[in-house]
Amino acid sequence: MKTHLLIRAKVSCEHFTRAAGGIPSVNREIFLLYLIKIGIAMLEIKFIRQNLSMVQEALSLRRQQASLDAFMTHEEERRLTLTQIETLRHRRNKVSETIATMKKSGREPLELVEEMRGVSAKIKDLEKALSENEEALFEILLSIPNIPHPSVPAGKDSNDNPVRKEVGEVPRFSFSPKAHWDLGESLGILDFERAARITGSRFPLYFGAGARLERALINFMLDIHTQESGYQEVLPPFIVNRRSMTHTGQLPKFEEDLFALKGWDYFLVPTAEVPVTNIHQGEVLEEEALPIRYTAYTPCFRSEAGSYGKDTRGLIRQHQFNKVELVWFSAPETSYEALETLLADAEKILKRLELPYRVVTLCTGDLGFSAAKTYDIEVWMPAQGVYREISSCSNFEDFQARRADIRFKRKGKKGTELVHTLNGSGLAVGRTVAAILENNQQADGSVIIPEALRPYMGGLEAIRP
RNA sequence: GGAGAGAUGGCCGAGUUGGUCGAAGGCGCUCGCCUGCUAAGCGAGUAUAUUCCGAAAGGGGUAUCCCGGGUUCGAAUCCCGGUCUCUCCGCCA
Repeated sequence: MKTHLLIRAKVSCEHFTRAAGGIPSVNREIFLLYLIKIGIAMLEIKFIRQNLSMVQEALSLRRQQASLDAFMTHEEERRLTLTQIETLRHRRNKVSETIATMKKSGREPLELVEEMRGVSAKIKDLEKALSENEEALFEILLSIPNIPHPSVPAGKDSNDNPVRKEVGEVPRFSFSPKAHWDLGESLGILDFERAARITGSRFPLYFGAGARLERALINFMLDIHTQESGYQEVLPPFIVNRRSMTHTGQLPKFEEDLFALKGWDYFLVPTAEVPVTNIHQGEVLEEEALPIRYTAYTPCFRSEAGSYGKDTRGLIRQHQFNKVELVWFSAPETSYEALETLLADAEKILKRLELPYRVVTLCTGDLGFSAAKTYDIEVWMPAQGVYREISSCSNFEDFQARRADIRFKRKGKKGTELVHTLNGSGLAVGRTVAAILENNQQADGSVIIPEALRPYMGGLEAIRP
């Protein structure tokens, strides 16, 4: 982490070129991606121009289709037009001043006014060209993903995610454990068939102790985060506008994953990350206020486009699910410590619920669009005999902050800096219900309520058929 | 849904007969001084982005007074559209 801060702080282009040649091959990919980050994401265009081929190579390593040629064409044009405009505007400003003083002294500056008429028309033309040009440029910029932190392992998909640790005892059953959807239906607490009639597939319908379990978990999680871990609770809008979605990176690239509201240009939130991170969009925060830490419950709505046939049964992959989220606004130099704390805060919930889980570090190929580094927490699901993601904790560094314009001011220093944003599930509630059902099931079909949760369940110790 | 008011710097708040307004004043903040005792006094400084010159200190350009258009040689100021906020009426969980 030290190195990357150093790298980013200030290094000459020659330094980069030299270093890139001499680094070990495993890190080379990440290193090159880092070049893009400081280059494109930070709008350090000069660097790209001087190291075009290397940047191009780095892009292709992330299997990016984005064309740097197009980017460069637009960028060259932009700089050219901008220079012309600024020169003309300078002239106009100067002459306007002259006109003002001349008029004051009673003279009519007819020729000057005539000249300025032409200048203004020219400026208008150029401005139109510029805005078209910038639109194209901006679109490309918004489609370029964040660059992984150097500590992120290289890999191509989830099979390459190294396991960081395993926690808890995987339960042994003297019978063959049932899937949570079977348990849920036989206990009368889950009804996917009726939910499908109400809406369609992949919507949840809870009854009785099941509905209460879901509600209990939400309260339990929020209480732990606020009372023990020091987060501030927020209850944000569940519908957000296009701008907010762009700030956190869901748009423009992933619109098909979202539910949009007809006629509104509004979207149902796919995660509380979107409304909560956007709380501070466009703000300059005080250094002493950092880190700002929020926890929020929201339902989450995802179209799950492209996941047909995957996890078709049960609570694992729903169009609507509940989640308690943790969101940080951190100073850059402490954001990776923050990520560890965030992860621990999420893990705490699983420990209290006595659910076995493991933590994996996402490799470069599995990393989400906006994230620089992500840990997934995966809970053990006995019926399928696999670990399933129940939380995802990420550091976005300044990627979202740049898009959302969230900055902070250091005491006694001039200027502002972008904050780092982080977030993680703490936890996905539906999947937690599924995990409790499967891990705590008994031979007679009943399910034991984790002790920590019983106060939230009116003292109920088990859900029985 | 109907009627009206408003949107200015980190915050509050002037400025609307168009022209040295990037914007008075205050608060806050930074530095220095004084006093001496816990709360004040004095002085100086203090927007952001981007670009250029410079080793740096610093200096120059451009943009930004909600957003987008328009009028004009010139717009925080005038006109049109939009967004948001507030007040009153109606309706509603």
